[in-house]
Amino acid sequence: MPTKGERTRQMIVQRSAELFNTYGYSGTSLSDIIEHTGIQKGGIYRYFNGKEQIAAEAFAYAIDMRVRQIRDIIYSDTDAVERLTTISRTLLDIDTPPVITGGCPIMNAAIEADDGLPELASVRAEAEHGMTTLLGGVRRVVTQGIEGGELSPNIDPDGVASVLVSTCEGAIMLAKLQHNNAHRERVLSHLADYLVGLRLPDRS
Amino acid sequence: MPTKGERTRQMIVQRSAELFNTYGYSGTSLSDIIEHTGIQKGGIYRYFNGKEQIAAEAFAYAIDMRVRQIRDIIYSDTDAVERLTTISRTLLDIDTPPVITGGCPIMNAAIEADDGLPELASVRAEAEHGMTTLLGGVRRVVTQGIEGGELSPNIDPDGVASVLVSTCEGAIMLAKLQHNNAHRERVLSHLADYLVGLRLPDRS
Amino acid sequence: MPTKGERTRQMIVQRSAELFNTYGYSGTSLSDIIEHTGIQKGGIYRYFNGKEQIAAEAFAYAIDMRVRQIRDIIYSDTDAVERLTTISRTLLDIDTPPVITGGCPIMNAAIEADDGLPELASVRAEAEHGMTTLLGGVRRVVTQGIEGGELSPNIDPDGVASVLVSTCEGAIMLAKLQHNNAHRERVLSHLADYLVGLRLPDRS
Amino acid sequence: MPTKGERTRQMIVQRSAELFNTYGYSGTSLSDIIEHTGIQKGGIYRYFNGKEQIAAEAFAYAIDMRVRQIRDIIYSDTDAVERLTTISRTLLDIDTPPVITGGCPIMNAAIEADDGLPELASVRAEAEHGMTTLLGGVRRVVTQGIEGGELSPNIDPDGVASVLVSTCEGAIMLAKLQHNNAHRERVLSHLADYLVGLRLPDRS
DNA sequence: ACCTGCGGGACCGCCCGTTCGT
DNA sequence: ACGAACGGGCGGTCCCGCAGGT
Repeated sequence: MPTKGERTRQMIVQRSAELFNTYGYSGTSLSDIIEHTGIQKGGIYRYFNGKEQIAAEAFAYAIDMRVRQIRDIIYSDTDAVERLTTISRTLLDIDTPPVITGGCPIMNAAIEADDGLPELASVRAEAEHGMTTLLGGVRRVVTQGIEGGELSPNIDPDGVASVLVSTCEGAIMLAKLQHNNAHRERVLSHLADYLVGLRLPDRS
Repeated sequence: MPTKGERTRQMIVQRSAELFNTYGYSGTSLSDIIEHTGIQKGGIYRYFNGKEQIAAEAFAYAIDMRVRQIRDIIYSDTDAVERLTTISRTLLDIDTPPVITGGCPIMNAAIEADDGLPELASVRAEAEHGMTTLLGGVRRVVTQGIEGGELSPNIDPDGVASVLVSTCEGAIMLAKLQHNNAHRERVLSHLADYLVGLRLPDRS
Repeated sequence: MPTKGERTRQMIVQRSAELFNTYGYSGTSLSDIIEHTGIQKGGIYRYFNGKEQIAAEAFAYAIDMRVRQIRDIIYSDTDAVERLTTISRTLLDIDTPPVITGGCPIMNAAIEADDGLPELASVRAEAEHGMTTLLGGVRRVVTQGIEGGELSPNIDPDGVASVLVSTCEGAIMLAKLQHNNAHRERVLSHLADYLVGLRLPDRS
Repeated sequence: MPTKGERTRQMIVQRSAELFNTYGYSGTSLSDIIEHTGIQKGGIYRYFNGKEQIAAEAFAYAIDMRVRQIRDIIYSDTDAVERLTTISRTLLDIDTPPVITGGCPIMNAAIEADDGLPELASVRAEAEHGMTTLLGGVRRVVTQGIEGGELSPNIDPDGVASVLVSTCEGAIMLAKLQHNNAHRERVLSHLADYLVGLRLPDRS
């Protein structure tokens, strides 16, 4: 069992992950963290050297959750189209509650770290890695599908990855902005059609 | 001809629009604005009541540029598929240089204003209106296409709008984050195929 | 006439010089400076980038005052022994009110900067230069005295400088610590005897 | 033999004495003490009520070492001039390594406590007492010398004490600041001459 | 029973957004 | 259009007490 301090530390990471994922780095103040964790500044400082480190770990934590989620699907035991569809559903948070409030943590972290703030350099690396994992995962599933004779060999795996990820991430934001989940559904329906269309015509 | 003060004011709006669109509201300080405009604090406060108002006008200005761009296409004199494709190309900033650095101003403004910061309420309204215009424009083109017999009547205009906008906005971010414009091209190619597929099979 | 801001800035330097000279760098807080200047934090920040810069200028100012005082004596038009005696009287602040409260600014600055605090590096340089000027000034007067036939050629100018400065600086502290100016008088009397003893015996 | 806790406590005092003597009270943090002693916060608080008490005992310890050193000389069995010279040599740390790094603890404690910080009241008392002992010791040796017929009866013991102590303390600082021990030697040479000059001319 | 480890609270220096006189 | 000054809030760090694990 983890020590009490370890639990407190973890709690701080989780709670601030939501804050950072929702309001961004400069939009989240230490006071906000104090309020949402119930831990005072001195207590927080015990575990972290500063806001920067909290943000780094919080973003890393959120990204990691997302990456695990996707990875589980990629290595699951179904055909390629189903796996790609499930990835889309998951990215869109359609079946299950979101892993974290505030939208896709990979995209958010990347946006946040893209402003050139030097204190978010490690976050940027983390986000880049997460995004690479995401894109690479899609690509890998497509490649396996082609090799397994399920998908048409003319398909460009990079293209599928770009389309799938772009569309889902775009829809997440659109849905969030307009407070309208219909965007998710419509986009998922489109993607499902698109993915099915990648199948080799059955010769049987 | 605008007075000198009018021109100064306009210059402040334009310059800060780039800053806000790139670094966000809380990521942009008055000092940054001073630096990028060459106008001192007192001068800025001559024209604006505060950072909030500058941001409001700057975002409005950027959104307006984007909206005009799209509107011009919507009312242009070509068939629906071509207009939709051109909208996609434009959203993706593929042919022309971006209207403003830092990505799509409508999406950025919306993201920025979505955090619940009360001082960005007007920005939020502006962004929502811009996004509605964008989605509505796509929908209108689709509807016209259906009515004109160009597009299949089974098409859901809302669906096309969601897909087109989501995909483009998602790709913009992906491209920006990975510093890789290939995402734009791949997504455009996908959208072009998709849009062509909306056509009624030609009976002739 | 200096601008209003220039005067304010100078006032801040002078007032904080007293504080720093009395309480030291870490013993002086911005609140103290605010209190003693009547200028608020924002107003101070207008002129200085932080406590460090205030301290640098304040110490430099205080050192400079001391150095000027001594330099005036060195270049005055009297014999060597009188000049050396006057330097002693001045260092000891016997005739005139001290140029600044809190003791000799050169010694204080040097002590302060000697702890290895990196933010006081420039202060250290300034203090070193001031001390060098002081010692060098004494040496120069002695050398002139020897060359002019007033002082015995056997005298080591470096020795006189070390003795005069050490004794005065030590006495200042002793007097301050024990709140007893008798130390100054006794030491001055000793130094006066010592300096007279440096004269070449008159052959006439 | 002291108990283990007693030894730990003593070790803390000694180690922090060096820190306080070098960096001063506000320049020494509990973290520094923890680092230099290897004892954790809880361990330190077992023996001391806080930084204030540590400082008090540390300064007292350092002062006491100095005072003992001087007292041993005062009560030694030689003539007055030799004892006074030895006091000077000792104050200047010329023959032996310093009792503690960072300069004369009596002077340092006095300087430190002179800023009016209320938490250093006891340190101030200790320093004042140490300085009084030092001055009184010199005075006593002089008085004994006069009474014993070694020194001229015209001599003012207070004057000698002021001169000797001021000069030595001043030289310590000068040497430390300029990283130049020549000041010590020159000043010692001067003092030796001065002290010899206090002798009654030998009638024999 | 100890004392480490957890957490509290205060304050510091910094910087920002703002107002006002000129 | 500028320069001067304000005041609040941020992030950071310190010194310290108290409760809970060994």
